[in-house]
Amino acid sequence: MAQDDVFKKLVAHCKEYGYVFPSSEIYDGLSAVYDYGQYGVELKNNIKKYWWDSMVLLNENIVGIDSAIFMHPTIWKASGHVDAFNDPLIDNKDSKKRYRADVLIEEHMAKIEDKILKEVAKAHERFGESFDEKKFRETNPRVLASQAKLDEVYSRFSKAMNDTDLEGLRQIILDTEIVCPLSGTRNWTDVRQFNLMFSTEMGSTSEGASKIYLRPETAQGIFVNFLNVQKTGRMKVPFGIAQIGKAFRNEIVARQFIFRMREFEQMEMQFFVQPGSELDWFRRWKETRMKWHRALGFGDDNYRFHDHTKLAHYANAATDIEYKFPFGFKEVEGIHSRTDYDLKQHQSFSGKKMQYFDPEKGESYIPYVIETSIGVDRMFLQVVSAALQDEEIKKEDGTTDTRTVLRLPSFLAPVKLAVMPLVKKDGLPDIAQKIVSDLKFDFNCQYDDKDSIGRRYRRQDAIGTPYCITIDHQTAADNTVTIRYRDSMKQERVRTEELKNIIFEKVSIASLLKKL
RNA sequence: GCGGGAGUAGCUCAGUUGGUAGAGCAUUAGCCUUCCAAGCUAAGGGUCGCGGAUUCGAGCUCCGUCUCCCGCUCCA
Repeated sequence: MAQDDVFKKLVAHCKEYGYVFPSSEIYDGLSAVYDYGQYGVELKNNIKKYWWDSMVLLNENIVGIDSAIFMHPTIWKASGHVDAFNDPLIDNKDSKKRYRADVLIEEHMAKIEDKILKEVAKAHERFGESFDEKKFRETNPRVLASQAKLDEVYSRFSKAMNDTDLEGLRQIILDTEIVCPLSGTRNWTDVRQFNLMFSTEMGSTSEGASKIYLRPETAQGIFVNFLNVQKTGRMKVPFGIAQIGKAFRNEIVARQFIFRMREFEQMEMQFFVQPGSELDWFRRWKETRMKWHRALGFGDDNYRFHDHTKLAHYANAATDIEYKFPFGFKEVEGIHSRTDYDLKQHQSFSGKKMQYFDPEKGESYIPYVIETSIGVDRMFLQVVSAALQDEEIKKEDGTTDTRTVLRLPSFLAPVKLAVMPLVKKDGLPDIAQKIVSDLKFDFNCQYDDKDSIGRRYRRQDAIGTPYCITIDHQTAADNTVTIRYRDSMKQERVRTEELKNIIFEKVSIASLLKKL
């Protein structure tokens, strides 16, 4: 099957079986927003629990928090999001290429600057030792003209940027005759501002409401609580703070189903370490996180690291864990060595000391940070695309049949077991109902007596239920039932009273966590 | 945002040169009882993405619009 078809089938399966629905579907949907359905929410919660427990339960030096989505607006100035997420963009209509308007103008100014410098260098060569650069710059007509032009563009540019005057920026591009490097034309669209942060207003508008942002990442909620957690939790470096929560980005292009959404959920852990030890911790977290992914058993070769060669301004090392999606290897998790950038920024913007007194070293410092950041929705998509399979089955009469089966790890499966009477008579439904009412406090159970037993098994396969309990006539006689396994389709007969322990052993998160 | 493709029942689709909407599967109820989907009977479900135009009449023609999919950029 072509990759596109595999992906389409995955999206259709998610919708058809109650995993993921387009948001606001009866109103034609909302672009790049999705809702999780009755099974999707269970799977998502289980993924979150797997992550949370592997962080907070297994590591005594990692604790969790849940910070608010609304935060003080200055936080986003300190983090750099206000500047970085506010790019004025312009398109060239001929090449269809998009540029940052400010970058185009800055590049143009650099060119003029370059021209002046060349002129100066040429003169320098000609006059030799006696060359007076200041005088030359003040008298040479070509340099003067270029300098005047540069000064004018610069003053217009900084004014336009300060006033966020988009039309002004466009006018500069037109007046200075900047052309598209690709098409060489000056056929530009309007300059548009793409603010990647959603904003809203807090307080009643009549009394002067202040503009606040929906957080574009959860990390800052951790950084601004660094002191609170360190002090009240008596945390000693190295230690980590974990958080799961929603984040919002007004993406220009949001696509590929739930891979890139405007509202998404992150699982982030910021690990605070001694300066100088960060690259060592970076390597350790790389390994730890990879192990976490591979423990799900979807095939080690389907994961790889993608080390960044171009680093963000705050990072001194960064890598992605990529998974082989139907549409290629794509990032699921990012691991970044963020230095002390964030805490330092908050220290300077808030005026509060973001330092840690290290009793072992006997000195104070701003800790360095290793961040592990994973998108819940991406992880969800990764799990479903790994688990969803069309399986060829040879039937007894020699023909083949396809079985659609969602091979979710038992712990992640939304429904743990389905209990079904073989036939709808002879009191078998009553026995089955009794078993459900005994087990429903411990596991997500389903009862089903509609249609033939084979069809019921297939229904459970499609939603990923790992175990089916079947009640047959022998049950009434000797109080045993069969467990049918989703992956092998094999059956095993067990005593009814042992069911709870047997299932518990199989679906417990401990069996997953013990692999780490 | 720009270019290309698509939108008819929960799903997969059919619907002739414009004449008032169909199939299979699924769902629900009943019958039958059979350990790996597709036995029988019946029922429910669609203002054909939305809005407008042309026409006596539009699922079909035209315009607009929304959404989804594929490319171009960024990221979790």
